[in-house]
Amino acid sequence: MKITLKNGDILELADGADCMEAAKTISEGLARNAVAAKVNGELADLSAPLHEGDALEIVTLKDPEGLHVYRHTCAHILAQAIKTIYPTCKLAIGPVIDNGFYYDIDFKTPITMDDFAKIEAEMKSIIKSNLPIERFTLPRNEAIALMSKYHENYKVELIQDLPEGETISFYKQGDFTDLCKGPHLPSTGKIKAFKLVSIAGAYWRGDEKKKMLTRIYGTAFAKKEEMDEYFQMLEEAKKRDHIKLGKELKLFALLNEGKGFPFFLPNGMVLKNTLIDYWRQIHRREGYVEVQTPIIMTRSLWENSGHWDHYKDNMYTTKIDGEDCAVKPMNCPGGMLVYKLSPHSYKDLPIRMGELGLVHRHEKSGQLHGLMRVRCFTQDDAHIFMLPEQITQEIKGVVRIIDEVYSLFGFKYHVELSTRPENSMGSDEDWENATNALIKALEELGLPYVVNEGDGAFYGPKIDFHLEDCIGRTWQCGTIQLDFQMPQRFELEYVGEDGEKHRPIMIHRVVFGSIERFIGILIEHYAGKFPVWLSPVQVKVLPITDRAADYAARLAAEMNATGLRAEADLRKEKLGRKILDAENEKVPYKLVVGDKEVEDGTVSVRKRGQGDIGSMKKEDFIALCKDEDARKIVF
RNA sequence: GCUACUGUGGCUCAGUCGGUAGAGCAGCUGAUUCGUAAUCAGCAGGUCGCCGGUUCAAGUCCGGCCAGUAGCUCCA
Repeated sequence: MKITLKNGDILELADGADCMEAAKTISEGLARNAVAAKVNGELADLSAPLHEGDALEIVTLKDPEGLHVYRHTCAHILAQAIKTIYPTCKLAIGPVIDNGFYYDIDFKTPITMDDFAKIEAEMKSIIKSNLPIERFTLPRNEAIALMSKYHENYKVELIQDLPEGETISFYKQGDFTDLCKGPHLPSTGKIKAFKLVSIAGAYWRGDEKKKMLTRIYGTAFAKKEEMDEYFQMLEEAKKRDHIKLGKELKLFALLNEGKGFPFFLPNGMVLKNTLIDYWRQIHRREGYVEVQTPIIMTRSLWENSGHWDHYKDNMYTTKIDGEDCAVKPMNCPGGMLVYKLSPHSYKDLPIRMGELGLVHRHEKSGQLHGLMRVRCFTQDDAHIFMLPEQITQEIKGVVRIIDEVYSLFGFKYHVELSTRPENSMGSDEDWENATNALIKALEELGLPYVVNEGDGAFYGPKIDFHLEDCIGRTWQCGTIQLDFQMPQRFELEYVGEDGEKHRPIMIHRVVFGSIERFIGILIEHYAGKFPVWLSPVQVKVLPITDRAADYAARLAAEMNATGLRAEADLRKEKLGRKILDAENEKVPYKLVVGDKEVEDGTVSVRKRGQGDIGSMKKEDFIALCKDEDARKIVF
């Protein structure tokens, strides 16, 4: 029979040959490195049979799919080892994830990381035995019978949820059999480097009402060196952790006295206020106005907005003079009240009403995380009230602002479209219209996105912008939410061209999302080495001796007068010490001044990351620094 | 909230088999005026997260609580 290869070559094979034989025919080396195959674009085992005219591609560990298969087999080896050591445990699921794999297991008695050594030893022995891995299929009822025989009730449940009439595939290695779609490596001996990483609880089927299983995370690489590199990279990444750097750089504090309520320290406030200044600057340019609405408002307002019904679990409530009140978890109802203060003409729309609003949400304790997930945070919110025909244009405008801001920092982001959640309000028609409007804007902008089913706000669907932290976790920052509900509930109106009253449509949107979270991301992104315009201290003046102290102090004062942030280090320390300390504070510019500089009014400049860059007139340095500050230059 | 782990001066950490705490840095005092990544000496600083229990004796063992971290769930 004839097989077509990826490069277009035709391979002549004996009838009944499988992928492995094809690989061997191509080259012995390829056969050695092969981990799976792609037959007519579908991933398959090397033992999969070939047919006349099939398109074949041999997958090796160099291909992403190859590593995926490799890790999946490793997950099976983990499961086999665990079943050997703990025969009474029950297996749930064991998929491959970004940097490795995991297996969820229901243990009779819980295990800990101390047990990893013996599990890894057993895994090594399975690998050493080089057990062949064989695929077989069963009709559904026999598949259920097989898994019932092994008392694998989670597997039985999984099979029962598979579509009727489908044959079920299994993979067998030694005396261990697992339900699996595959494909897998041809034998266990192919695994060269693996490691169990951590242990965690995970709910069966991701449902917190269901039983919590033990999840064992592991990873595997083609070579030990690659694995070592990976763990080293992870260690490096952890040095950028914003909680660690936030403490070291005195940006913020997380105290027991305010669980989930961060304290911002002077350096952190510079960061926050500088971001806010920048935010105001671009929003003014984009035609936004700014308001501020109260933190605490009455129950009736929250009932009207729907929050009392749909969001109460996350709200802090209180009583004022006997009246029920709530601390705002969102800014929108306040914005509605501002809109309603005066009548509006269609000529006024769109109204882009910004608010840097401090919101409070009662998040469950276990989900708090540094600045990324807190119980009070500042949203750089805005509500856009508009005519129906302005929807697409306004959404696009917001997307452009978000892209401009994220690009300034060099952030990579991905976009998600979140659709109607379960606990939501409004008609199907409104939801459909709103979702379609968002899709339309995304498509017109050519912005790639993934759909996040059922993750919208209770009042509308949204476009979310996700940023990455130092270890690759993503956090939702920007969001654009289209809302047909609030304008109805608050009976918002404008007078149209026809003189009749109409209902405006509204967008809720944030760019940073939460300024706190955004700062967390910024800290990790820059590893604390902020660009000049964001640095809490931009310039540190370091006099060498007391004789230069006055000059240093005057220099710092002069720079501060121009709006720069400068400090003089007047301690009686040696220069080397002052440099080290300023370096540790990650100050972008250090000015060394001694007798020479005092004499000719110069400064000797040390630039972060570059060291001594020579001396210049103090006026020239100030001009250079002002320029970088104004132009938000990143180095 | 759930599962696992962690919790010792401001910070980073040591503390063996249970015998009532130790270092470095930071701080304070004094000396040093020294040109590009840690000057020297001295002083001071801790109810070992909190509460109970076991014990002649608990930082150490046990239980509960609190807080943090990883993950699950949830979300900006």
